Amino acid sequence: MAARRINENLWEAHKRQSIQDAVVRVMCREGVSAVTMERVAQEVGIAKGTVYLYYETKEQLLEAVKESSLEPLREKIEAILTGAGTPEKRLRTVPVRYLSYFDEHRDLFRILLFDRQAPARNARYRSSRYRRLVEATAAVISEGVRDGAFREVDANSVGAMFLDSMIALVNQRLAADVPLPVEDDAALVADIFIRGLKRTSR
Amino acid sequence: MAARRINENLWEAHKRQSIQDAVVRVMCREGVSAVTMERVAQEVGIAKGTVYLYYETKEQLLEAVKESSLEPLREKIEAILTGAGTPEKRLRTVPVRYLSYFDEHRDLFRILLFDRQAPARNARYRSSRYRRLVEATAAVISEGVRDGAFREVDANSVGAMFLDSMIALVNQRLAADVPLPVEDDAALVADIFIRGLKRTSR
Amino acid sequence: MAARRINENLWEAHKRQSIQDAVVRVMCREGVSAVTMERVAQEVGIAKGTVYLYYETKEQLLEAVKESSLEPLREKIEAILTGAGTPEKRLRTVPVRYLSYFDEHRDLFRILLFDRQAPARNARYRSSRYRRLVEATAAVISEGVRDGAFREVDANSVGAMFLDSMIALVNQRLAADVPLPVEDDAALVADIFIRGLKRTSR
Amino acid sequence: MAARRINENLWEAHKRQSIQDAVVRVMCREGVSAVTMERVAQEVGIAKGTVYLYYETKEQLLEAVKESSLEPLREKIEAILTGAGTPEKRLRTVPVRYLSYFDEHRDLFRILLFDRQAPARNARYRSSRYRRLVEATAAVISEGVRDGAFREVDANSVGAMFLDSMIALVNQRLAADVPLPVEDDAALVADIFIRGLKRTSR
DNA sequence: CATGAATGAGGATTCATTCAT
DNA sequence: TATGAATGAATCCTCATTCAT
Repeated sequence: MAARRINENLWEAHKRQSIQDAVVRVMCREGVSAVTMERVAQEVGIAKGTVYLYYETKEQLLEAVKESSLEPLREKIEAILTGAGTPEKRLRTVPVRYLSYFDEHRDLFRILLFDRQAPARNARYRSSRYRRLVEATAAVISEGVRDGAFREVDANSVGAMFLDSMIALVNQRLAADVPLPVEDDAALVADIFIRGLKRTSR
Repeated sequence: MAARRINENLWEAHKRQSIQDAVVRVMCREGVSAVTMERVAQEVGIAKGTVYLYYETKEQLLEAVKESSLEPLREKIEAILTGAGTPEKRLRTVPVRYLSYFDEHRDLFRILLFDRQAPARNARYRSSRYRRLVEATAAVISEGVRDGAFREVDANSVGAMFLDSMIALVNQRLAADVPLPVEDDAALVADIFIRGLKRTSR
Repeated sequence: MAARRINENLWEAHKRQSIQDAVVRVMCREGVSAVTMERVAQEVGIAKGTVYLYYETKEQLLEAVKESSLEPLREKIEAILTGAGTPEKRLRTVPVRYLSYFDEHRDLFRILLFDRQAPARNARYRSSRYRRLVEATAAVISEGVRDGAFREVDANSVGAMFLDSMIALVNQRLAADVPLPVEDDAALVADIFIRGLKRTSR
Repeated sequence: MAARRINENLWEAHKRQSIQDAVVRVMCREGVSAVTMERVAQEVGIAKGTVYLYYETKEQLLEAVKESSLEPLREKIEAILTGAGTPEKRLRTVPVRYLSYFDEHRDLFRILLFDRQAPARNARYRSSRYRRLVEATAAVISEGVRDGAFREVDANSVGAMFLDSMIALVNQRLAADVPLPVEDDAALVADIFIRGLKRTSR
């Protein structure tokens, strides 16, 4: 009967969730490279083979974990963006929710973004190279602030945003078959940030 | 004689370069997970053991590849940032150089940023999730443009920059022991982008 | 049910035994250096990885082999030593059991004691050096026998025992942080053997 | 001319000695498994290939080291054994020289006999198994001493000698094509030690 | 549904030995 | 003689995946 089918689905969903939770726990506690199918099964308290009843391959499992770690955030942000209010209002709301979400899942994301062993997703953010670049950018911004050209801001944060905005454009360009002229994209980043930094004209 | 020593160093540098080039070629052609010491050696046309004469471990080799792929860019950008000109001028120059560099090394970075298997640095740029978010953000921006609140911009690009700027802040926050209040950072992103987008006041 | 558990343990013990047996067979037939995990697995007729289900490392496997080759002997000897009878009686029983055990496991011990490649435990027993020393000692003993100072014995055997007793003391001394004066230990060996060889005084 | 030839031989002998010394130094300082041809060459301050001008294989080099570590002792002992004096006198002199030699080369022999990593030549002497057996034997001897059956001796040392004497016989037996009856050899050990231990009859 | 023993492809690393210079 | 770069066979160990029970 239908109830049976529904219960089964619930049960199955519950199992899948348990497995995903185990992945996250192991990742946080022991690092990404400790996430083997064996270890995950052990953490759930089931047999290795059983995991394969719910996920065909390790890759799919990992994909599902990533998916469900970020899906709620995506939904929330999308809801805000497509919701009511002026565009400005909405763009102001998004970052609050966005940053809060990461703060709330600090443990997991520390691993996902800063993983200790595997050539980390974002070893970049740690590397002195990246850091020095942020600092150099921050120095320029601070200089602008002292000059009176820019308003008071946390120069380091803006420096980081500036660099990552360029990464975003790089990715857009790589994804595009025929990217715009470099100058156009370059002008875009520069304009946004410089206008964003300019002292409010009186 | 001194010349001898210099030649040897050149020769050795050349060998190291050959190996690094092989890594890049294999990466681009066959993906990150195809990069085994065996495969690299084969690609250079030397024996597996020989690679170990130039790099003690695989990790060190990979590190060297990353290093020499990004170091020139880093140096250039740092030079611009610490060079002459007003802060605004310098901030305008950076993106040009930055984006050009990635355009020039398109092949390698397509892999480094989009790689499919290694918990890809930026599988996210491909995922429909990310893309939908960019589009939703772009929609808001377009709306603002139609409203007359924002100036004309490539909404997609700005949307991507907006999202990546938040990632930048997330990383800053994760690296910090005690991050600022979420509201402060959130306000920062919002302010930069909204000011950056506002129509030039008359 | 309990029976199940017991059977499983028996089964597992049996597998472990098969692997150990394979090690011994390979050792005897092909020498110590032929004992690789691959070769052992092949000998049992299982996959390389399977061996690792029963022994975590090669070292542990080898340790287990040594252990179970010598443990029964050790137990037996210890039982005799701590058993009933006058000390003299017990000391007379030990060698019988001891030598019989080695005779019964001749194949394995030939390898363990005489192996050629691994810095053989006792390559020395083969070497002409050792042999010449035994013979020289034996000659002295024979001389004593002819003199009438010593009783009739197998001079070669006693010579070997004499030399190995000194090795025993060397090892005791090396293990000790502050060994006794050399003279004391030297006198001990000499006394035991000379009294042991002396004609029964009337 | 002849002088030339002699000098060359001296030179060659000197080189060979340097290499052997290097082996011993590395062994003592870094353990047996650190003794690679590369490391040895480095220690002498020559190139890896050069070592092969003096020793065809690593095995031969190691053999030579063992040889020359023990040869002087062998010569000395053989000289004593084949020298003047009553057999008793000579048998009393041997152990003094024997034990002194090992004391003088303590460093090297600690490694050779107790090596830290390779399933040590004589891990046996360390193992609790061997130790417990020595202790059990010692206990029996002590008991005999308390009984008044045996004279005062260092029971531990005699216990170790007793066990190693049996090893000596085991080796004799393994080397022999047709060993004597076990009982005969067993009786031999027992007799020597029991007579050796007996209180001097009054 | 669940199990977990078995598999075996793969991969990193070592090191004795060779040989062109 | 001396060098030391190059070799590549050899070895240990991991782990995703399968499948008989």
